[in-house]
Amino acid sequence: MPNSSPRPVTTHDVARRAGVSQATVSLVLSGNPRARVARATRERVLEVAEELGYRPNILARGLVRGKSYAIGVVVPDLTNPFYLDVVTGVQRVMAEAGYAVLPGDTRESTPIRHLEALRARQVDGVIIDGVGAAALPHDALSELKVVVVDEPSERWPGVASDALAAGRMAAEHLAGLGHRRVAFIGPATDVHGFRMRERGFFQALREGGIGLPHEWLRRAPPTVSGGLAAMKALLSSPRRPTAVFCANDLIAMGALKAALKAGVDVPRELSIVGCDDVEMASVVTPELTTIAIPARELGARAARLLLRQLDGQEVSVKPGKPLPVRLVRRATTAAAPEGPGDTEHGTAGNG
Amino acid sequence: MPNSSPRPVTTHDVARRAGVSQATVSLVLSGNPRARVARATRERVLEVAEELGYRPNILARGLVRGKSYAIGVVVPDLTNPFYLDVVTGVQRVMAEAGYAVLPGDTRESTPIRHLEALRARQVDGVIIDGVGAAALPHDALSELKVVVVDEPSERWPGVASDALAAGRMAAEHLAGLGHRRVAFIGPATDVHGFRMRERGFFQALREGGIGLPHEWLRRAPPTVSGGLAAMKALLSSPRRPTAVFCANDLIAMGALKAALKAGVDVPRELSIVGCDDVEMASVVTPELTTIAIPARELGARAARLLLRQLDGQEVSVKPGKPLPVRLVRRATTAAAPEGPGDTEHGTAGNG
DNA sequence: CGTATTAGCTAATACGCATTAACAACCCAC
DNA sequence: GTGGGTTGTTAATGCGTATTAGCTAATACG
Repeated sequence: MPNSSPRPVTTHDVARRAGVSQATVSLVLSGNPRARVARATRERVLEVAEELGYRPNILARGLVRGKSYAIGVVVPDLTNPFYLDVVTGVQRVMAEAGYAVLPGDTRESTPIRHLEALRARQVDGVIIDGVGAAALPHDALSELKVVVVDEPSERWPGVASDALAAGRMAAEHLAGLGHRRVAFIGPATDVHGFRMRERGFFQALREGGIGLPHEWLRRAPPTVSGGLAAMKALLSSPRRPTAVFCANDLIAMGALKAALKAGVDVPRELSIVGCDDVEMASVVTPELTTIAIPARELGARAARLLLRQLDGQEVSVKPGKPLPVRLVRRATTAAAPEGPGDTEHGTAGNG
Repeated sequence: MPNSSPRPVTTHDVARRAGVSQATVSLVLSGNPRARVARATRERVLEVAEELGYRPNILARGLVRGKSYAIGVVVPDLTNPFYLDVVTGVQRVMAEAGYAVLPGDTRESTPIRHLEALRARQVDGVIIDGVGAAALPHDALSELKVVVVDEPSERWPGVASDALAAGRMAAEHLAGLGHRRVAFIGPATDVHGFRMRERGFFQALREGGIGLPHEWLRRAPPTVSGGLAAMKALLSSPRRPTAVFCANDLIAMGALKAALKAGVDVPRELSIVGCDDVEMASVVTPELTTIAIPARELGARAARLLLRQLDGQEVSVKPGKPLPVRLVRRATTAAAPEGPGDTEHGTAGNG
């Protein structure tokens, strides 16, 4: 039986048992591989450590090294599978490096409060996604290594997906299917990723000569219920669009739900395209056409970037090339219905 | 500007500035409210602490108190919204108590390895759900306070939902709708919650005089794709059931998907009932009839139970009353179709 | 006035580990 | 053999906090 004592085994215990000093034990066990320790001694120590079931106290180690070997991740909503995927990506690479990750969302809190708590825990760094990092007060992140996701910044390094392209792809896909009466549902937010999706969409739309009247630009929280309500409103308007782009898949699924509930035939009467390609996108019926964003990869890269900083390396804040996104054609988009033609109306656009 | 120095503010800094000793600062700031400190001194210390932006180093505190103020949660799959809800419940009450929570799943790992990592981090306790705690080797959890969810145990306190009732409700609901040819899809697992759902289902079925042939008992991983494959197999068999109970909502959504894809009319030709009532259950079309399990509440209670232990209180391992579950009737269940009657076949049952 | 008693504070120590300066032992060459 | 190097080990210190024993000054008491 390895250890039945209630008190955890320390380096002192190992030292005593192995007949060496605590320092030697530390030298052997604390990584530092270039420490000059005789082969025999090293083996003896390792042996005893194993025998006693020694495990280093990460807190103590952190105290002396001035690191906690933990990082925080703050996202708006862990319930959104997209952000969960990002966190998963982070967790994977961080776990390998021996770091713990403390995920948290701001559903019932604020980024500030979260960051406070994380700092109290002495986390070594944070990864921030989707909560408008740019708007955070300057000192909320002082003394902290930071990586931002999908939010270019001059202060911190970051990784991003090609959100602009995502929006463009949606527009081009719909335009290619002959749609000219298209709507948009997205949150009123200053979160960069969302804004770029929107901008790309309108950009490509405009280039295709397609306008978008004000009543077809619906603001809604980026959730299922948000999308549901927005689509309901959209359908009750006198003139209906034949297609809609939703800023994320949750909105899109809500929109789809509302459409089906109203007896609208998707995709024959109405095409819907989402964004993110969460797992559920291919579970709903009909399956959701969407723009796939490499969430896990985003998380993984953000983590690696943070690790580099934690290793003391300088990391450029210059944004790298955004990660490519891709259209996933599924069953919620189809050719525009033969309608009463495309009537002219005030093309509002956006920007 | 509160603090522009790179080095965090310590009790020593506060002490120096306030003209008292570090010990006094600690006495004032470390909670211990019955410490004898003069009112004036206390106020002065608090003032200076505020001014310098002092925040306690939780690691150092943990070191001396022998606690880390962190706990772990291990579940099989954080991607499953049910478990995520449990974790959310945990997180909420733990955050209030000043504890960090390290969530982790066993998708690409094992409970053992996870627990190892958690112990290396000196977590003070763990909450275990859905990973077969009973089967864990005895020493994987030594020196750790433990609470198990949905898994009665003689070793650790726990909280549970009324899984047996969940299964019964499903059976009774289907029986009440006139179904007599019912199937079951669930994982081959020793996770107690799943087994109880299954047992309750078969129990009530038997009491209703309904048998279930072997080919209608399908084993599948508790995921969407698991449910999809199982239902596909079920539909390709010569004799189809008119209803199916799925051990969780993911399976049910997969099953629904497969049915719709095969052109089966749900619920007219086939009724489906799931279990958990995850958010997506009401997003798919048709909306899923399911048994609601109070996931958040489970998590919250587990957390409170763990907190009691961490406070040094003795906590009974005797199981309390299980949390009630309830049937949520939605759109995937309907009266059994008028079929070619109920043919007699070898009623296999289960158990 | 001398002695208990108390309030208010501090010095010292410990927590478990990493790190470094210093030391001991040994080898080589001259 | 003595000086200089190399190698292996250790004593000592510090990380930031909590805690305890103990000190001082003030107050109470006979």
